[in-house]
This record gives sequence, C-alpha cells and structure tokens, in this order.
Amino acid sequence: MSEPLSSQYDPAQIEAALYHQWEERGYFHARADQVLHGGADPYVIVIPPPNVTAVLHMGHGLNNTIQDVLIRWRRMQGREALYLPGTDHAGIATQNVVERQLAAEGKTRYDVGREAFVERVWKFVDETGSTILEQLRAIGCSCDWTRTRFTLEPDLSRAVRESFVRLFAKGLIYRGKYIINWCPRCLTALSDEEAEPAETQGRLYHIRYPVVGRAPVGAATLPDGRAYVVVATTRPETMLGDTAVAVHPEDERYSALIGGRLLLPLVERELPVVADDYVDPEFGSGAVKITPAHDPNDFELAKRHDIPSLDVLTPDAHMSDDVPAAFRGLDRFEARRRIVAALGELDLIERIEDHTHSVPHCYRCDTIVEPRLSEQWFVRMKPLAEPALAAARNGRVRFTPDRWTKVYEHWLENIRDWTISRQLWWGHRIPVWYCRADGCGHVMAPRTDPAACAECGSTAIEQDPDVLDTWFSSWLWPLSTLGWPDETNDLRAFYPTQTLVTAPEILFFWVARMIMAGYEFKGDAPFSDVYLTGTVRDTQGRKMSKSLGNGIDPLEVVQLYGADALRYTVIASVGFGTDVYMDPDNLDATFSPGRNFSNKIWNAGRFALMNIGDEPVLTLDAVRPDLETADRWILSRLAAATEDVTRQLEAFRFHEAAESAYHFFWGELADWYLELIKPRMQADAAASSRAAAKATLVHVLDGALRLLHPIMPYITEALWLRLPVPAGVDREESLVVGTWPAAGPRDEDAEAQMDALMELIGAVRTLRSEYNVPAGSHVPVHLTNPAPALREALSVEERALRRMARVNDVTVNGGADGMGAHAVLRGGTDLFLPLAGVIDVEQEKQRLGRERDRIEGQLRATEARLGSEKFASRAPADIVAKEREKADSLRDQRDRLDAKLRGFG
RNA sequence: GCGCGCUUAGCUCAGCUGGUCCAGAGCACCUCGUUUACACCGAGGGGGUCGGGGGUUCGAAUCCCUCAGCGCGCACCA
Repeated sequence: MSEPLSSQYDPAQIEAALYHQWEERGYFHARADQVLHGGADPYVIVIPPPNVTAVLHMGHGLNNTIQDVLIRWRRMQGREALYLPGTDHAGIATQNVVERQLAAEGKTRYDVGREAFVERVWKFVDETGSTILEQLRAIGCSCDWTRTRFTLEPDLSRAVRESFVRLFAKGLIYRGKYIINWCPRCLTALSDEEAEPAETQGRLYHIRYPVVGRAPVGAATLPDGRAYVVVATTRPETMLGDTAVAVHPEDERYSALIGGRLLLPLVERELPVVADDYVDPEFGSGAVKITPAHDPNDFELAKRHDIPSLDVLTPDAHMSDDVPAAFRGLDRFEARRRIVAALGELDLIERIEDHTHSVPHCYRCDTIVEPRLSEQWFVRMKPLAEPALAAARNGRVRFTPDRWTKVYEHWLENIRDWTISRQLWWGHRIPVWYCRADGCGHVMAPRTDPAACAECGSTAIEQDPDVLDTWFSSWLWPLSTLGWPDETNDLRAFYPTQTLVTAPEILFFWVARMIMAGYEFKGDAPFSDVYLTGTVRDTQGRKMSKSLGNGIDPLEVVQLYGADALRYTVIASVGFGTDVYMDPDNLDATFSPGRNFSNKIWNAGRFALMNIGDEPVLTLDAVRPDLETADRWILSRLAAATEDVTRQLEAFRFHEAAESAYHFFWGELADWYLELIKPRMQADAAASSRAAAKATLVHVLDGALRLLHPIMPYITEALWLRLPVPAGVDREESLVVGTWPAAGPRDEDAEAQMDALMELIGAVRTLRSEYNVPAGSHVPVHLTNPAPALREALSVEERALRRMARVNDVTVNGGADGMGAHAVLRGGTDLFLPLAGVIDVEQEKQRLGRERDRIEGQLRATEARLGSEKFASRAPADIVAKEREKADSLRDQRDRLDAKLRGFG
C-alpha cells in the first residue's frame, strides 16, 4: 500500500508471483468432501484435453479463457469449482512426431520394433508432454493441477479397458470386414469423422467398356465393330478392380444388357451387368462400374448381387500385384495417368469432363483417404445414440448457441457405426485375444490379460495388434478423470459436470460421444451445458494454423501486454458463438482493447489509492447519511452493472459481460465518478463529504474489481489487495476466493439527476467545441426553465458543472440576453452560453435551424402516428400515452428553438 | 442436393418476447487538448436507405415469403 505505483501497468511484475501464490494457497483445489458432506454446490468444467504434443495457440487461448472465466466466476459465487486439466495421447499425431524424429535418423518404426518405439514415444511425452499445461498457467487458468490427467495413464487406461469389455460383452463392439476410411500415409483406418471432405476439382472420365457377345440393336460401336457401354468414373485407377457394371433395372437403354457381360479394358476380364436401383439413370451414362473393394456403395451393391471383391491397392496406395504388369507398384495417381493414357490409345475414352466433388482427406495429415476393404473393430452406435438424442430433445443437455442442437441431433439421427481400431502402436492396445488353437477360434475381451483361452484352455492365444482410436478414451474423459470405473469420492461429488466449452469441430468426435458414454456407463449426461466457441481467424478470415504461419502465440501476447490484456481482448471479441478475428501482423492493434483497459484500471486504481491515502476508510453504512448524489449515483450504477454482468455470464454472453463491466469501469466510474469526487478528496473539503466519497470509492472499486476478476484476474487482484479495508470489516484474503457481488438497490432519483447533469455538461462541452472556445478558458452558463432533476442536481453538484465543463458562473432563469450559443436539453431546459464576440451569428442560426428541423421531423412523424385513426384505436393505451408525451416534449423543444431563432432576428 | 445459420457504420459485432431503435459499442477516422490517475489519456465530431424485393401489422432492423451473397453441418450421383 505504501510503495508508489508506476503510471504504466507492468503485468510482468505481478502475474507470475500472483499465480504462484494462488496455486500454493490451494485456491484452485476443489474438495470433494465439501460437496459430499459440506453442502457445497459443485461447478465443474473438464478441459477439452489438448494433444500431449500440442503447443498453445489462440484456439486454446480462446477456449481456456472462457472456461476460466466461468470457473472463476462460479468459484466467487461460492460454488465448489473444479477446473479439471489434462492431456490426451493423440495417437496418430504423437506417433507421427516420433516417426518424424526416427526418419531424421534414417529409420522407421519397424526398424526399432514396437516395444522400443512405444518406449521412445513415452520418453518424448515425459519430456515435452506438460508444455501446454504450463502454458495454460501463463494465461491464468485456475485449474486444479492436483487432478491433472492423461488419457494413457494407468487409471484412465483401466477405464478404457472397462468400457471396451462392457460394450464387447453387450455385443456393441464387433469386428467385421467393411469399406473403411484408410489413410495411406498414416497406414491406419480412420473413423468417418476423421475423413474430412474437401471440395476438389476433379475429372469425370467416360470410358467405353466393350460388350461381350451379341450387341443390342442400335448400340454404339467401336471402329472394330464391337458394341460398347460407357461408364463414368472420377477414379479410373480403380477400374482395375471392377468386378461388375450396374444399371438401373428400368433403364431401357440397357435392359437388353442385364445379365450379359462387358469386357473390362486393359485387364480383359469379363464383368457381369447387373440391375440395381441404386444406380441413378440420370447421372453420367447411367451405367456404373462396380469396384466393391474401393467404394462403399459398390461394396453394398456387390453384397446384394453376390459379386466378388478385388482389392487392387496396397496399404500405401500403390497398385497391387492383382493388376496387369504395366501398372503394378505404381502410385495411385500415377496409375490413373497411365491408365487414362492407355485407354486413350485404345480409343476407349469417350470424353473427359471437369467435375467438382468432395474428396475425403485425413484430418491429421491431409492425405487423400482411400476407401478400403478391411477388417476392423466397430462400435454399434444406434443404441448408444438414443439416450444422447433424448438428452438434447428434453433439455438435459443444452447447446449454446442453440443452433448446434440441430446439428447434433441430425448427426445422431443418422449415426453410423464407429471404426475404433487403428493400425498404430501408440495408444490403448485393443483388449481382445484370439485363440489360435485348432478348431477353437474363440475371441475374448477380458478385464485382465488372459494366459489361456477361456474356451479351450489353450495358451496359443494372441492379442489383437491394433490400438484404439484416441477418441475411444476421450469419450470417457468426464468419467475417467474423476475415477470411473471406481465409485470414487470425486466421481460422486463432481459427476455429472456442468459446462463443457469446446470448438464445434469436435462436436461429433468428442462431445456427442461423451454424452453417449455418460449415459452408457453412468446413466447420466456428463454435463448440462455445451458452449461452442467460434474459430480464431486472421484478418482475411483464414483459420489460424501453423502451416499458414498466420497464428498468434498467446505467450508472446502475455509477454507484451499481460495475460489480462489477452483475456479481456479475447473475451470482448467473442460475439455470441461467432468467430474471432485477430491480426497476427499487428498485435498492438489487436490487443489494444485489453492493454488499454488494463492500463485504465491500473491508473484508476492508482488514483484512488493515492487519494484515499492512509486515512482510515469507513464502511458505506457508516457514511450513509452523508452520501451525496454522485455517491448514490455510482452505487446505483454499480448495482446495474452487477446485475447485468451476472445475467450476461449466466447466458454465456461473454462479450456483453465484458462490455458491461468495461463501460461501468471506464465510462462511469473513471470518466465521471472519479472526476466528480476530485474536489471532495482534497484536504480543504468537508470531512464528512470526504469520508463519504472515500467510503463510496472503496466500495465501488471493490465491486468493480470483483466484477472484472474472472476476466482479468491479475490486475484486479493486485489492486484489490492494496485497497484499504474499512474499519470493522473482515475481508477475504484474495479475490480468487472472494465473493461475487450481489446487486444492490437502484437509486432512480440519483440516476435521473446525474443523467441531467451529464447531459448539461455534454451540451456545454459540445457548444464550446463548436465555437472553439479555448480549452483553458471558463465561460458563464445561463439556464432557463431547468427540468426538476437538473435543478436538484445543480443544487448539489454545481461545482461538478464548473469543473467538468469549465464554467465560471451559473445563472438560472435570468440574464440570458445577447449573443451566444443555444441548446435545448431534454425536459425542456434552455441552455445559453453568452459568447459575444466568439459567436458567428450565421453559424449559430444554421446550427439551431438544423437542430430545429431534426426535432420538427420527429415531431411530424409522431403527430402523424397520433393522428392516425387506426393507431389510436388499435395500439395499446400506454404506447399511445407515451407517444403523446413524446409529441409534447418535441413540440416544446421545437417551440423553444423557434423562439431562439426569432431572437436572432 | 438436403438441413441450419448469417448479411446492421471503413472493420468486428450488440440490438433479448415487434413500439424513445429516424439504430448502439469497440476499433479505425477527423478536430482540439501538456486541467497534478492514465497520451495505453481527455473533450468534441463525422459516418449506417439495418443485403434486394414483397407481405403481415396502427407500427418491423426485429415476424412471414422470396431472391442474391457468404458460412456451417450432412449426404455424396459413380
């Protein structure tokens, strides 16, 4: 309290020390026993676990700031607030990183072997895995670090095992051979969600397949006389795996061919022509080549017609040995070129047209995904989806913004089974063992690793080599982090959680599946609110990404402007679920709102502390009789702000909450109240007035800092700790665990008076500015017919007018003669500034004339409305009365302006 | 193609159940300013036919229809 504060806020000086202190004192630690036995109401947010390899980016900055705002706010409201941190093992991503390291050494994972490879990944994770969690500390996240979890740690792995075993036993996990999404670079299966469609400019190749045997009458023919049928494809290389051609059963063009055969060019294999209503006769030629091993629709059709599959691609998407020698071993795209060329030479290309279609890409490495026939493990989703769907429909889980509800429902309504096996080494090994004993073939998924076959006792058992999708552990996150499958105190106290904050991109990947898992394994949704954030973009609207180099490093921002500036800027930029735009090339401009506001808070606080001095401060109650209009006004405004900020936070309207607190602090407290009380702080002011001002100031500053604390924890705490404590008040030891303010009563009188006074001051300032009255000079003011509120305000706050508008004399109802500037205030008050010599008569006449016309326009519109028969008869009485009042007031203002104008002659 | 959403000042967004909204904020812009908290500041100012058209209503930025543009989700017809 005694050491002087610098005139510029320096966040670096205070942030790290404060965070350390908060953490050390255990403020972030949530106590299960308080909930179970102490009657505390829990408020829990589980962090969307970042990849263990991740480095903090603005997306995290946005998400985690929002989470922390909610947590800090609820903690102040007295909730047992748990912000549960952790990371996930990110199977593909992490494995990719280590594989790249190996590649730099000229090795592959197969060279080092599975065990050594996994060991190496662990080593990497142990060294770098906590980076992002450290970074979350830097932006002020009040996580309960004693509960930090990792999806691949033993407890959470046990949860994964348990969930698998249960679903397996219920028949909800099965193995089968289907077309799945395959990444030829990652060499693993992907779920549908992991294959992201992207609009791609492709081509549609129309290829002639010659007819075998007798051609239908009138069929097109090749130069050699053979008839042919045209099929269209975007992927000519797959034709080598064609095993049929399909047409629509009612397509007359081809009815004669059904049951006949075509000759597959280049391969010279005969293909049956089958009829199936899957075929759309309108598209392309109406004849479809069928490649069951490389297209899901073809696969289904082939099953219906008992057509064999032929896989012509290797796992890394090269042509397999099952194709003609000329194409063997070629990369899929090279094969496409050569096949098209070869067909061209045979005159079998009818035409090639441009064709835009969406092509699935691997969400981890962006490689074009291959639909591939392979044996994988799946989760049967339909039964799991039902309660998750009901949860959205009955409001158990609410989505904010609400429009995501439909997206969620639609996905669940059309849910497809989930491919959960991954051909990776880093992850939870699938807990399935196959008995290899002759004639047994038992498949088992036990809770503990078996030594022998449960069916035949043979020890010739083998565990499935694959691992599970990372999301198969993430979907348990709210459960597993709290101890499930054990009925721990944490689980009992903190499940279900309250709010989940995440990006819409993982609504299906993660959010929907967590809800399914919550119901399946614990019988309840894992949270009640899902807040979906927007995306952080650059000024051109591009998503920030490492590869584009348009990212912003939150740590750099923290270093430059402080965590509070980062947090405030982010929160204030976050429209309701809208994207956030930031300029990576101009951090100064981007973060100026937060930086400037921090500095404003700092200086307002500094001013208050300097003026309060060492004199003891009284409680508000002790000075109640001495409160002046300005005091009552700011207290009323604090009440309004408190109510508003609270309401906005409840509705997840972060931008509005921030704006509301900002406007109160800057626009009301700093701009007006601090100015109003300056004279009262001086030594020559009346002691009672000074005491009232100081008590009010301390109270209001205390409230304002509390309202801002969830958004800007550091600066608010730093100032608050220095704020003097009124005698007899027992204060909390930190804002972190301080109480959230309750809105006090509003004071309509004080607000009306101050509104009138502020309007008057504003009007005088405007006139001064219009007439270029030198800033330093003081002017007299004449008021005629002041409105009651203004009259009252002036009786107590005239000196405010003098100070803030540079006025040296105030005359009421009299002396308003001569040349000067005029204005009419609300409530009909006439304002006159005698500016003889300064004033330009013509200019003033024009100015007043414009004002008069504006008022006249409004008046006419209002009178027209009132004059309308229909309005009078159909509009509600109170609206009509309001309009009448408005017309009266406008008429009065116009008349006064007319009178003034007449005065100019 | 189906579904959802958006289109308000130069930019990013508010505007909740139609009536002081002939529309607000922040940033940007212009003018003035060294009044002892802050120039990361203060004072003042300019700027919008609320995407186009139509309708409902006494009254629409706000409700309905339609068109256009953009975005998202889903499905992909090879």
